[in-house]
Amino acid sequence: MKYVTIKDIAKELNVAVSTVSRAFNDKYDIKPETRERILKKASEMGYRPNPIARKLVQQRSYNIGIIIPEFENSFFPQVIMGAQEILYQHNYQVLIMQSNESIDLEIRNAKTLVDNMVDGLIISLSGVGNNLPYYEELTEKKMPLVFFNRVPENIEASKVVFDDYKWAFFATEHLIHQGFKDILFISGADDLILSKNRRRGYDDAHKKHRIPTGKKINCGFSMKDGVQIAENLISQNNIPKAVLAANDACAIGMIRVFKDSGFKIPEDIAIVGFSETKMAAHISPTLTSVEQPTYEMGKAAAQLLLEQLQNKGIHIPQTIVLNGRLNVRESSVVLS
Amino acid sequence: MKYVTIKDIAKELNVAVSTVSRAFNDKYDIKPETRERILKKASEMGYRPNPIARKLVQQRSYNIGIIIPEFENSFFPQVIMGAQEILYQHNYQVLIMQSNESIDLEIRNAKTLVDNMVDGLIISLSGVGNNLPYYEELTEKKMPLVFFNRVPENIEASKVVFDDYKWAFFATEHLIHQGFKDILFISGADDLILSKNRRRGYDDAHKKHRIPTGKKINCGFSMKDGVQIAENLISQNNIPKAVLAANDACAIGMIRVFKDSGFKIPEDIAIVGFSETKMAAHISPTLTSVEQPTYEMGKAAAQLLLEQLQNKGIHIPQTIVLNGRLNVRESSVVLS
DNA sequence: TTGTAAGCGTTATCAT
DNA sequence: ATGATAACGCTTACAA
Repeated sequence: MKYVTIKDIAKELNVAVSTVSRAFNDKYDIKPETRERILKKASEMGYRPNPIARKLVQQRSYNIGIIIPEFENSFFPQVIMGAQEILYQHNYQVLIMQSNESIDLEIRNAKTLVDNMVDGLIISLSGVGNNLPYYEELTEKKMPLVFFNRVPENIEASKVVFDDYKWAFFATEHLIHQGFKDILFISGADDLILSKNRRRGYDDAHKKHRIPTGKKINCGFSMKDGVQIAENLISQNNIPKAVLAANDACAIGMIRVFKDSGFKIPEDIAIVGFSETKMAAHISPTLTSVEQPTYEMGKAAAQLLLEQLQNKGIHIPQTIVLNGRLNVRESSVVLS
Repeated sequence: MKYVTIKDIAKELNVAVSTVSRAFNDKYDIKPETRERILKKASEMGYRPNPIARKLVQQRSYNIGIIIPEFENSFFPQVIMGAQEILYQHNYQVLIMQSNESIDLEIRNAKTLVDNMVDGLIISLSGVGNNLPYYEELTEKKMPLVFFNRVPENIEASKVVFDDYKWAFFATEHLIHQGFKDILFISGADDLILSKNRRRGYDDAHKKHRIPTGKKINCGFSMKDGVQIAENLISQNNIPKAVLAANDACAIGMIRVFKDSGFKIPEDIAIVGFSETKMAAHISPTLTSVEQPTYEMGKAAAQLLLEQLQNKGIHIPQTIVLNGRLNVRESSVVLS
């Protein structure tokens, strides 16, 4: 690929490169007339400013990096779309990287983006481990940073989260109201705040209704995880009356296994999902699920990042907690 | 952010910057001893090579850009994962951009990536329009380029596609075998080869069985599209006996509307989806769908790109056609 | 208003 | 085996 440069234009027009540069950056003095002449010639020659060169000299990129753990569920793509909408409006380009639920790959991704001088980073953790010290380092170096959904506990940074406590509480209470007692709790890795909050919600709902809590399992957020848990439960012949699943994918995986093994849902086992996917309303039985405002989450994260980008230096970390909704459907309601 | 540079190390160690550079690029002569010394110091100082500077001088980035039309369906994320797997092995970083089904945004994305000196591009079209001349230009400039899934018709470039003709044919024939006559055909925009091929398959299956073809509709690939089409059909009181939908999302959207309006599936209307999603087996009724090898598609695209990257200059465009499978489920089979 | 020139962090070509 | 130095394409003082 041959690129047309600022020099080519300068030569062609017998002006200095700095003049050409000025033509493209209105902040400098330049005679409107020459400016027009340059812009015209430039577009004739098919010139495009080289962002690489600009990054090098300006030490910034107008790029924002977004790192997500997985692509399997529609959750993260939706968040990305929300963030993109805001960032595009402010002339930032968005670079997306996915960590495949690996902490190591996540660090690699983050470093790649930092090396490429992104102006800021929006991150959802693949897990908690030796990635955190690196993020500490970034915040110390004043790299604008926003975590969302799967956020770290002890890092002073802006965060956008869902009110997991509240909705795990409500979802659990809903199951209790339906008369279910032995409720299995499933969530992601135990070191994610998200999991801790849900667990508290689950516990507190039991406490409120003076019911002993059921079994608790930590797993991933994929359908595979749901399948495996259900298979284990069946092979151990240890079937709970209801399940609060880590997310819809997990719930759907479980439903399939249970149905295949002849269990009736919700009669034999009731199931509630989390982070509602579009499929919740379409599977059989339709799935009760906690709906999260994914798009809004992306927008909020982008907003928080923009704030940091604007007031360089002074920045008070904020945490935005988003609200949700419990969509009650067939999988958790026994008609009597 | 303050970055440690090669200069800092050079100063610290009283060597030339070129020596430090050499230490990081084994291809040059350097005494193993000094090399060790430099590497050690560098890691102590937390040095990381600046890829921006390297891009500028080498005019390449070791980055590959992937552009996809949408994030809503799991199809593209899966393709990306396949491509990433291959590209990571060859030390390429993958930059993902999504065009939100907009041709303009797609061009913008492509230009951004080109400006950032990606070494190659993997693209699925959001549509056919004034993006094509730009891609022509890129191929003329020898930019390594691979199209997949939604590919342009008249551009000399490597492509990875699904055998849409064959599987649309089989899917249609399957419906015919089940005794359905009035089969509605739905696919994406008519200028996509993909749509043309499916349409030919659909037509030829009818021809083979000497049955007149049904109505044909072009739309998008989202659930919304399915919903709208179904609503239109109902309001026009023009209900086909069977549907070959654009994809699973579309099919699922239709199913919901039809079910809500009291139609029985497949008794009143049979439905077949395309590009199977994980949900096909979980919705009610379970959805018959043409399964495409998404992951393989990503891998194949990455392979084709790597070939171009390796034999710079000479490059014969290839088209890889991938095979699929028809997963027959409840939505298209009337038990008699 | 415009030109000159230094510099961003590398690599790569010359010397030495 | 190492050092000096000119690029890469741009921005931005500073000078004119």
